Amino acid sequence: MTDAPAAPRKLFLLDAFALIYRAHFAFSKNPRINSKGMNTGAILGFTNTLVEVLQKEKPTHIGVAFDGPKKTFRHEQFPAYKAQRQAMPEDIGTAIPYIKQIIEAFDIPILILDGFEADDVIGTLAQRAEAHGFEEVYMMTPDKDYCQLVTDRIKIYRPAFMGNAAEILDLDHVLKRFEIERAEQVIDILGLQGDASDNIPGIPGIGEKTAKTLIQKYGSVENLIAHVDELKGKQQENVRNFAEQGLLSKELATIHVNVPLPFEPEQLCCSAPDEVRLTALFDELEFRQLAARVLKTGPTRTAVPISPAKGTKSSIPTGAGHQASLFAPAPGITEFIDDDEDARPGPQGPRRTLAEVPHQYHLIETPRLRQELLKFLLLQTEVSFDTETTGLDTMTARLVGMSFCWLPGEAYYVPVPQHDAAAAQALVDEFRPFLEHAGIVKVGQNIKYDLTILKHYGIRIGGPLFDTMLAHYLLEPDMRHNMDVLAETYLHYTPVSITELIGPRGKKQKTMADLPPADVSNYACEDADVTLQLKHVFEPRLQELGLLRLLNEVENPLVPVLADVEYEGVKIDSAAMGDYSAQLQGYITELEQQIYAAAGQEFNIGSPKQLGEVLFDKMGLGGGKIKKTKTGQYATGEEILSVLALDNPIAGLILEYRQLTKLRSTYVEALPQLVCEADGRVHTSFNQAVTATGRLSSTNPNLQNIPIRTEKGREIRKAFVPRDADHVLIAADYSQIELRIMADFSQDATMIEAFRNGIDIHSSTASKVFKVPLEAVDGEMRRKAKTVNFGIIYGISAFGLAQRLGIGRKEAVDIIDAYFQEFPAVKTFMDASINKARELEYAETLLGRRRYLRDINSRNATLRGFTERNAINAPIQGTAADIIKIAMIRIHEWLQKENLGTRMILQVHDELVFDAPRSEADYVIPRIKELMIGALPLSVPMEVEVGTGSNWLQAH
DNA sequence: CCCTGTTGG
DNA sequence: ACACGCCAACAGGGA
Repeated sequence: MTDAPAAPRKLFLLDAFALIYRAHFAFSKNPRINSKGMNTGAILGFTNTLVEVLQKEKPTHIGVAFDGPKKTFRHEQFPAYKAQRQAMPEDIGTAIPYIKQIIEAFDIPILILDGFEADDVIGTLAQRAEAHGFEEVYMMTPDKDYCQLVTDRIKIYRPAFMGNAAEILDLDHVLKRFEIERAEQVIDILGLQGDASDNIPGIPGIGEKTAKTLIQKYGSVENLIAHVDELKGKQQENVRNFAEQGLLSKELATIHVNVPLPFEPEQLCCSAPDEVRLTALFDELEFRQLAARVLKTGPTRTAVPISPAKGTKSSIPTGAGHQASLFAPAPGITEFIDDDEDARPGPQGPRRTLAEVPHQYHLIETPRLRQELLKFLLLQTEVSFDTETTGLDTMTARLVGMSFCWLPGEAYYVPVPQHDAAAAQALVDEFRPFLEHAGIVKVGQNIKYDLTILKHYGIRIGGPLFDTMLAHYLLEPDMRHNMDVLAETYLHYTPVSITELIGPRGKKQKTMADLPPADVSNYACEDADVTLQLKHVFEPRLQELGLLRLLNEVENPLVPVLADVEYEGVKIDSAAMGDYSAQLQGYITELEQQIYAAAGQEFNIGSPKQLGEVLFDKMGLGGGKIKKTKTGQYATGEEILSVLALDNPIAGLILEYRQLTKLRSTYVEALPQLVCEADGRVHTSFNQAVTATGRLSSTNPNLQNIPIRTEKGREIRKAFVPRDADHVLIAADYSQIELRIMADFSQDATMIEAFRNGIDIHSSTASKVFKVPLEAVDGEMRRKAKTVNFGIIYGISAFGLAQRLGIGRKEAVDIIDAYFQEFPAVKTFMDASINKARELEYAETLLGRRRYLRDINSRNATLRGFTERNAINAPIQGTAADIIKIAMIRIHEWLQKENLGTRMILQVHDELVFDAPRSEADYVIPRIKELMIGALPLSVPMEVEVGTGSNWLQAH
């Protein structure tokens, strides 16, 4: 008998830091924090990748490479190498020791060598393994530099990531991707095009495309330089001037495969993990699911029974479609159900999908079944519902169907007739008793959308609302609140993706109306089901954190208010916009000519790149001290140009040009295009769940940044007009709301007194800081005091104040010192805010709205400073947001109750705009003012300024 | 798709 | 030596 051929040897070499960074940032939107407050995302992500490769690929040999501790030869050659790369995030720093311990517990060798980076180590070992006859060598990394090492047997293994499957890059891939003949030429490509993330400069003007063509033609950087004469124009100049830099870049991109490291295959052999040690580590880190998967000795899991909701007897209307037995649990599911309620669930671990979870989703298509369903709906106290439509634009979308759910795992979908508006309306009307029922809580995800859709069918949703998107916004204000992600995170459940149903976004995208109702049913029912289950997860958490009242008394009641405001829209005088556009165009063309004349050449003024070159290279402006942006371009921002304007008129012309083109493109040209055909008005969307502080934001268009500060900008407000000649616009502004909140929070006696006596706050501050009588305060002093007052709210520094005021640093220090001497309680309050945030790791508004400040105790001074300023600003800005939200709810409620014709049409952070019948204005104004002032009484009086006019500018 | 620059509070 | 006041949306350039 001959020897059996030896089993193929399969080596995996992992690039530790690259994988760790990637894992860390994958979790950055949804950090995993364990009960000790440790961010374990990087560790979990890395370990998952490791486990996956061990289980799926079953390597015979494996090693994990780390960068060596000392600077590498690359830093010596080129000091800027990786210089602009940010310091390692703290969470990664703390993660590294754990990751090393886990690797050790798996009995995998850690490869590390002083003065060399992981890629050199991996490159060296990969080539030696190939030389030793290894059949397969995989370099595990997301980094494209490694492409230069790929051969028949050495490949790149990119681990699965954010839904993308793992990917193996072989020689074919590499040659095609870079359009080269030999893998080594990757370094020539990189040498020419550079690599921003590693600060490898490359040659200016050569990007990916150009690099490929040049290397195809010349084969290498050296040969290109030798034939530089054959190139043309600017390119020739660049290659000639930056030849050195190109060669150096190539050198930097080269992975060195002669690292003094012995290749000892037996050291790299895969062996069994140390289960005791792993158990201890996973236990400490609270990786329960991972432990169960890896160690197979975790506690036995039991299925969570689907609990019947309170107050419901039968759960399935008779005859409502499928038999329960059709939906028996999938075999083996029990072991996947997580019993881990306390730890925040992360987006890892086994996922359950529609096919795996017991559910009963019913398609309700006959009049009899609809009546039966309605009967049940009317028996509930709380129902989650969802609408399916033909698109996302509420003004044009048509209803396709509605789904309802009041028991987890059980939902009903009612298709709406298409192509027959009357029949569709009739069907919606069937459900009116439920939809408008004032006693049934309506649960939804982004329920404003459903409200608006149904409003087009004449339905005014009744009863308290519960929006799971807003619930999550209060729990995690700086995250995203996408339902699919929430389901994965909190329910360990993967909903059917909409893309699967209607295809990717694009020209040929289907809509829900193009699908058979049975297909839509599954999707729609699942959404209602998931939404209800999310509510059940979020509600107790909100209760614990003291956020339930804020949700139920502010955010949820604001939803129908915003739906009405958006639905109402704003009238825009498009003709006036058109005239103004032509006028602006005239100014702009004139400016262009003047700028070209001053520069002595034509160029694209709108390109910061070209502009910088013209101003600084060609014209030699700036006198030596020229600032650059972080990407190495010339900085040409407002502050820079206004300084230059003192010496050269071109800078002023450019600023004016910028202002006018901004006005034209962003407002004058864009707004008329967004006028809705059906009613001739512009309908913005107010997003209630994006800002970290609790403010609203406005998109499509953003009506919260319509110009007002400059004369030419203000003009645009004249085009915002009442609905007709019998109406007027009313604008009501809170005056200095944030400073009043500061006075209340700090209880500073001087500040409170000024507000109580109705003294102009900026003059009052000026009088105190500059130690002159109130009457002696001049415009300049008031201006400075105003800047100081705003600076205080934002947690200003002497540097910042000096910059803003254009004064010396010393003077700024003096002003700030004087300020704190005169307003000592403000200083105390600011310190206390920071201390409280250090303790709690969050800041909160008067109503308990939180902003998490997890970096407040960071050792990174810059990051900490940033977070400290947030600790001061977030409660103030957030409380102002709370206050105006309450006012909006009360005013809306009052306008409805009194059946008035006045409509709220805009909110701009501290301002509300109304469109009112002329005859009503005198009646509503005092009440609007009263409701705004009284929304949330503070220890200082609130002031509201109200104006009216036949356009928005006049109303101010 | 990211960057720079502008608009608002 | 470095960075340096908060919260947003949108347009255009350049790859």
